[in-house]
Amino acid sequence: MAQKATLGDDVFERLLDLIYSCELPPGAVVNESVLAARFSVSRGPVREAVRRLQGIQLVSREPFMRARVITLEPRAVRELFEMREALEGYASRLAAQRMDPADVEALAAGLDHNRRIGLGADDRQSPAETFDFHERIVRASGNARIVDTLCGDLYHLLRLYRRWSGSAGERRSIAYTEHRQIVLAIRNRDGELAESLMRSHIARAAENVLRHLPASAEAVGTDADVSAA
Amino acid sequence: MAQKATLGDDVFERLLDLIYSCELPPGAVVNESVLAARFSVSRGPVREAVRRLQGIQLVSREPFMRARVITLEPRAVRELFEMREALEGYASRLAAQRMDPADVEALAAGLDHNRRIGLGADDRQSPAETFDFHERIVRASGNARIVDTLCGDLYHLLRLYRRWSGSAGERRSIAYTEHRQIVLAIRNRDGELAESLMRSHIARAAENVLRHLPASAEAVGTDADVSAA
DNA sequence: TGAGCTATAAGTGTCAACAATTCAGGGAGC
DNA sequence: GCTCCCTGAATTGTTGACACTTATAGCTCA
Repeated sequence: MAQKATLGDDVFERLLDLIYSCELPPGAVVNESVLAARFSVSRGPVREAVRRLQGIQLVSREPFMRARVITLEPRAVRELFEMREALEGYASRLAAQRMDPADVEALAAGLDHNRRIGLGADDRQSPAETFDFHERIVRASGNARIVDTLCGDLYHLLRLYRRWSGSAGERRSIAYTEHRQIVLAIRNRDGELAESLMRSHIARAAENVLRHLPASAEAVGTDADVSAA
Repeated sequence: MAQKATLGDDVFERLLDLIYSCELPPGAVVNESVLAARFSVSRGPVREAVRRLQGIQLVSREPFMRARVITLEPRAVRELFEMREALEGYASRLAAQRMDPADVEALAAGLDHNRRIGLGADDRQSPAETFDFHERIVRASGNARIVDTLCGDLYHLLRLYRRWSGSAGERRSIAYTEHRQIVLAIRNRDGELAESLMRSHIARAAENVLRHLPASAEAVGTDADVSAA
């Protein structure tokens, strides 16, 4: 099915999954040869995939040293969410200026729909809708560069942090209210307000993730090694 | 001298130079084999360098197609500067909150120094000081992720656009005034104002670059080819 | 016993050949 | 005369082997 892309892209996805599933826990050594053997592939594609992960800053890198999956340091979390505040806030402002009226209504409708569906169900419902909401607004900014940065690189990291910190399904009803306010601001074409609301929204989400960080961030994955596979 | 890094890094720098100097003009085909021969190196390092350039979106990329240096489309310029507005604006706000008082004074002093030096000289003086000013503020934000994005990837592109559009040395005295206002806002710890001023400053710079774009952006480099070397 | 040095092993960087895919040109068919 | 397909050449993707760098473990020496 997804056999259309190149091997490097494939390995990239699989590596991402390995990291998501904590099979490659934070701090784990990323060994090109071992991974190549595991995926039944040469070191070339693996190397390429690892370099891409290094580009996202999902694994650390210095020339001849071995690469490691990043750890869950509060500082890195803070920096990631600050960057999201800057970029997504600005994207919201742009969206308020540029978003198609029909798309605004579709966004609002989708939001209500998700609320009705998710209300009675368990509270840990898929964070997919959250990503969907944010992604829609980001895409509405009409800036491909910002879209690529947020929806490509940064969201990988974001999902990772939420998963690692176990703070996924929380704050759902609060988030709904905040999302709704943002939509209203966009509908009113109030870019200033939309940006401000989005920033607050993300800042609160950051606090939530930070509160759920494992006590000793380092201990999670230090000395873990992929060769256990 | 700079023979410490890996070959891939080296080729990356040299490729960047080639693009800066328009030896690889916008739209030019980036041929791995040709470049490898030119640099007396295997295709591996070249491949790696090209992938990095693709990560910066400095050359386009689709799986099996040949890569090309990006062209000078107004849309891409607009998107780049919007992203800078978002990121550098936010960085200015953070800098106002976090910058060391001594560093603020040093920044102000450096600004005045550059002005005194550059005033009598030619107006096309090095844009290095501009980059230096912006880079200092960005670094003062204390957010390594934002610093890497702005000072690493985006500034390559920015330099490129300024060079291609020939809008380098303009706006110097105006820029000085704007820079000075930003420093004052930071000194007063007024993050809100610093962000606003930085955004306006960048927006004006964007207009300046856009105004200097060659009439038909496409015509500059279409069908140009590196194999002429 | 512990600090520092040395050899060995592990891992990354680089290379040249091979396979898979796309692009360009010409010829057949309508 | 135009379109479509087919074939050959150019280019990218992939592979396994080799070279160089770093880290680990053992050894010597205080």
